[in-house]
Amino acid sequence: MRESQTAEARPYHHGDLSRALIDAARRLLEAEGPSALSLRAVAREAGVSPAAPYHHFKDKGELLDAVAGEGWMLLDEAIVAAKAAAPSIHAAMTEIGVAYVTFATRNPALYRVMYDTARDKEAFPEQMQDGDDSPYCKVRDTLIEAGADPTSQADLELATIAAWCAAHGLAEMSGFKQFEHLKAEVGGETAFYRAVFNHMGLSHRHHES
Amino acid sequence: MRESQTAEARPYHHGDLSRALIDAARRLLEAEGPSALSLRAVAREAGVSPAAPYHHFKDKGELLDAVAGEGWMLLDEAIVAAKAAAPSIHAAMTEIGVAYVTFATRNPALYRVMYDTARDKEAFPEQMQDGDDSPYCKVRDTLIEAGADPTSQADLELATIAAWCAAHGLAEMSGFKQFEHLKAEVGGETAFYRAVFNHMGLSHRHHES
DNA sequence: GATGTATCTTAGCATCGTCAAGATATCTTT
DNA sequence: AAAGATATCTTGACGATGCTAAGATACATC
Repeated sequence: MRESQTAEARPYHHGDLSRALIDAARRLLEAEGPSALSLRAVAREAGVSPAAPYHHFKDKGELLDAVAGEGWMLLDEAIVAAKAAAPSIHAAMTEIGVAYVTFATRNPALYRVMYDTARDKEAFPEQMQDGDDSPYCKVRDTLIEAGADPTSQADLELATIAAWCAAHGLAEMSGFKQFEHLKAEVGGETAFYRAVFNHMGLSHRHHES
Repeated sequence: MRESQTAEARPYHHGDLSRALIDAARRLLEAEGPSALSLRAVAREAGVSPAAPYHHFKDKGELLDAVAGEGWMLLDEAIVAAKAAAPSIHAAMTEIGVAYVTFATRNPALYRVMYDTARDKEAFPEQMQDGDDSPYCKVRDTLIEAGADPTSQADLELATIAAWCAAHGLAEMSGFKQFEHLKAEVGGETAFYRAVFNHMGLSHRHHES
């Protein structure tokens, strides 16, 4: 019962099938889109029988959870990189937001899987909120550094949530055809993101008590 | 096979099956959730054979489009009502946003279908943007009435999009378990929405030139 | 009434998620 | 090292799904 602790480089038959399945899923996702992501197709892509995945994942949902988990990790890296590259602490929030939306735009299928699982559970994945270096905390801390009042706990959380909602909302709509002319008008994709964020007060915050 | 119909529109065989199918779909959606919404289940619910829907809808997607379409109409009504009930023009935007999120929260399955079809097409449904009384234009006009500069066309569109992204983002995350304690803290569901919107500058807008 | 067309049913296909049973390789115990 | 236990993978099957083709049935028009 207690065997799955040291999953180092230890091939059983296939040699870490879970890893291979997740990779196969992401390959399929990128190549064929979310609708092509069936358990059988993933098994096919990984070169195993349709029932093989069930020895590593309880069901299809659990495989998707794993794929989504890797997606959240990638998003986290993008956020960290964006914050590090920001020219000033005041620009950090906007840069993070742009990085978020850019990630979603460049990995639309993956982002969809990520949020679909979140919607199914009606909750953020634990890794988004748990721990002090979770993406949620990173955004919250950035808000503090940018001047948010750290004494008002509730206010701070609300601001963090607001930023997240803004980024997610734009992430899901940024690909809409109707916005194409606007993107050209404001000078490209990321300029468009910045402009929208600017209208949401994500960049600079002005509170009325 | 006798149909007890309150014959209003001329019945062919069933008497407006498309209508009955859409109703059956919405009934299923509310009762069993989006995952239970199979074409066969809808046909079953409507009391017809699994192939019958294909004489009224090209495929499953087209049925969902119709269901989504009714959803957007309902959302539109909610927006109109919210604006009419707003105590002041300055409060209108917030009220619209609250109504939007409330609708999504109260009809989670329907809202999901609505946005899933939008994501598939990578575009808003036409009825959202077409026409001067489309929801999009209503929001834009409300922004103008609330003091937005109507001469800067691009800016106005960006602000409208920003508002939409904010509402959608919150709509999809408002049900997340992690927010429950915050909702209680700020005094309930709608108070939570308002608080988040306040942090997004949806309510009052402050531009730096 | 005959003909044509729209509507619905039956039957079938390929695919899907999942499970049960068997086969095979690896690990553990002696 | 032999043997038993366990983990891994395959085969085969079940019910359900989206969809199509062929036939049946009701309606509309002439």
